[in-house]
Amino acid sequence: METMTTFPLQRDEVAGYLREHGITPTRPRVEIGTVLFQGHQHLSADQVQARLTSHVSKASVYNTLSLFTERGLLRQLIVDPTRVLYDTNVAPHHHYYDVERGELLDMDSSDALQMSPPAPPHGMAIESVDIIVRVRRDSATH
Amino acid sequence: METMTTFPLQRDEVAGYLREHGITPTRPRVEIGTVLFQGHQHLSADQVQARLTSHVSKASVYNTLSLFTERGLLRQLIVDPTRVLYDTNVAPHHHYYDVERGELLDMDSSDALQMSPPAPPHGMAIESVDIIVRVRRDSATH
DNA sequence: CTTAATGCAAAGGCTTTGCAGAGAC
DNA sequence: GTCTCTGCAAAGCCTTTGCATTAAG
Repeated sequence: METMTTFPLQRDEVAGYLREHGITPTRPRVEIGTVLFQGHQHLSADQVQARLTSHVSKASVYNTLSLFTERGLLRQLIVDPTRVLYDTNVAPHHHYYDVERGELLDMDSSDALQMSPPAPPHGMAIESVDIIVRVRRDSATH
Repeated sequence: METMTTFPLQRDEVAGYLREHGITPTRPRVEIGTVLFQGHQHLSADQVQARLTSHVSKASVYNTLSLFTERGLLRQLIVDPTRVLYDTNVAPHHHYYDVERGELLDMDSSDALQMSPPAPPHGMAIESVDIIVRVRRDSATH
């Protein structure tokens, strides 16, 4: 049951959006939601904290990002060994990862691999399919 | 230029294998190679260290795994936010990841997605394509 | 008022670093 | 003998935890 939400969300729309997902809209959560739901982005906890306009503790940033993920407002991306990135686009899609800059780009579904979902192993159910195409600047720029 | 190597490698074959890849076969490296090249496996630094028959410091385990990766003997798998796994199978293939047990399974190429390699973004070259199908025990076992 | 959330600092887990001592050739 | 590698412990990151304080309804 996905709510059709149109980004960007204005600050005063965030509280309602959180409530729709069973999340009490406290000050820190609205603050973080306002940063996140400006559009589709890939942010680490640190990056989120850096963009806040009022202070929220690191612990609350982490708690909030976990909560949003649990409630389906975010998707975790495990792509960089040094930190977790959060994707505000929870619709199925895949990524390019610039290994030099550590940046993610969404892949157009037209570019996406033609996939017949693979058979999961016996007794297992597929939870998600993550495709990451690691890229780097062309050798010309070496 | 890939060397066709048949696993498992016996302990006395490891030194030569390392030399072929420009790696000085020191005692810790042969030790680690002997653990790794018994077959296709997915191991963390800790797991490697635990299987050694003689002591190698943690720092050397990490250094060695990085070196082997750099020289193409291993492939790093970024799949679990809490640790890096190393795959002794460097041929192109993909994975199932059991999110509950934290274990990886190789995907048969027959199960693999039909993929027309996606177009990389302008000025970028594809380095690798990583596909991870996250799975969990069937809901029956809830 | 009662329950839930926040903040701070401390603790944790994995990985890297610095540097003296040991090993490879 | 020279250059490289190893080991140990300390330092670094990112993330989680514990617990007293504050906010939500």
